[in-house]
Amino acid sequence: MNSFTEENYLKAIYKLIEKSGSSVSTNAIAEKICTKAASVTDMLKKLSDKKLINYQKYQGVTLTSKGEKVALSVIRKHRLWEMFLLEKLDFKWDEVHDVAEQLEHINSDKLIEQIDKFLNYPKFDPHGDPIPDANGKIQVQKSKSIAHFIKNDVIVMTGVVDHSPAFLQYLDNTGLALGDEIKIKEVVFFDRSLQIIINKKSTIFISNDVAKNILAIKK
Amino acid sequence: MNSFTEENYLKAIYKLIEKSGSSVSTNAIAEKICTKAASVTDMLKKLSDKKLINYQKYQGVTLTSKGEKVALSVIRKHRLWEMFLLEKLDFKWDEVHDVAEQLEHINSDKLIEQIDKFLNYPKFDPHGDPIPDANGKIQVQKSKSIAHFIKNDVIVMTGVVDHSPAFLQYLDNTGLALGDEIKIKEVVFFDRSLQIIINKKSTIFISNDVAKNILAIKK
DNA sequence: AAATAAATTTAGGGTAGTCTAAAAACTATT
DNA sequence: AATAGTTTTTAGACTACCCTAAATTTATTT
Ligand SMILES: [Mn+2]
Ligand SMILES: [Mn+2]
Ligand SMILES: [Mn+2]
Ligand SMILES: [Mn+2]
Repeated sequence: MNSFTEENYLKAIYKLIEKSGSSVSTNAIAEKICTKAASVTDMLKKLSDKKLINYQKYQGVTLTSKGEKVALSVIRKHRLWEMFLLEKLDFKWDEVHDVAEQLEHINSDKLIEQIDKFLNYPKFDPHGDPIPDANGKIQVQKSKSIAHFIKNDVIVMTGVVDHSPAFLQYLDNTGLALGDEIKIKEVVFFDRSLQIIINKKSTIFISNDVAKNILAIKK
Repeated sequence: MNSFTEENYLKAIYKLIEKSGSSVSTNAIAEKICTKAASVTDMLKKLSDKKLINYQKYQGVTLTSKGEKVALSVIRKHRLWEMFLLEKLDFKWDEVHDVAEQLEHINSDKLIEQIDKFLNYPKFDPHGDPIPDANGKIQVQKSKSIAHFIKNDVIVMTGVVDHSPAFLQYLDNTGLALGDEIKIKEVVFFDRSLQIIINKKSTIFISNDVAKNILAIKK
């Protein structure tokens, strides 16, 4: 089995590769995990010995298929637990992440399959991120940040880029939630801020900074 | 906060004190935790520094009220998680313990209070053990092993002494479960084995060894 | 092609927790 | 009271993970 720490490294590497589309650097991992480069190098050697990553000194890191499997399993557990907390225990979407960071390391196949069943096999987590299935398969969604849409587009909110409680609470206050219909009423030219209509009811203004962190698809 | 390991030591000490009614020895802890006496001594020093136990070299150990609070919180979490697994995720009573050993260390007040609420504030776990409330209060049950009852007593099964999957599965096979009514039909003189009637239906024989591990109260 | 800057690794060390073997302290027996 | 046996503690070492500081390698400028 892999330790807690090893799982966190693999998950971090997976997410960095996912975002950048290429191999990841020691420093990038250090920053993501909030640790020092020297510690990362130590761990990379260990993960490489265990054949979980492809690593050659100074050359950056990718996951082996074995390592990717572990990473996807941790991500699956994280997102299923987030969903469980939200749906069954009345957590808010800004409260689920920290607890899921702990729960994702619980090791029991039966447990996670039963949670999945209990939730009726959800495909997406409370933040709109896809939940890998038991085989690690992910259902991709071709959503874009709403900063990329144009006037009069009618779209559906499908996710967030920034997962911080502060941002999620801000969205709560504006009344924006996953699944909402958004109509782009106006794009302000000089700062790209938006005037949007939520669910054909309330009209609000959001900055381009906020818009970039909201994901949606054409309706 | 306390580490996993510290929590496990405190829980072990609590249970040993509960069973023996007195202070516990280094060796007893080592056996309970499946570790060596030298390791226990190290940890006792640390727990003593943190004012979680009362410890003087060679004199045995008791819990401070601070240490007892931690132990009871871990036990509360363990038993609530066992109940959750049984009630909501279709685990059997012989499957819940190992997973609860991991889940008991998850640190989130909101999580455990919501689990408690979700289960409708159960007072006992799947093995009949009492679940401490949020303040550490335990509801005591004055049950005795059924080896202590006599011919024609009508009793209700309330718990088990042996928690091993092997014993629990044996009980499943005999058809015995918590809450069952048991009538002592016969006590065999030479080996103290019992003939009992379960729920006024099936009659079975159990050895004294088994009887000693089943707890019940007079109906 | 050097020289400089940035990224990465190595060296050496720290804490938490574990172990074995040996010393010290209690306990029981004569 | 001395001896033998048991329990507990100490000494010293190991693994996992982390750190700082120094050395090394790679990347960028000149
Ligand atoms: Mn999360
Ligand atoms: Mn999420
Ligand atoms: Mn248990
Ligand atoms: Mn139990």
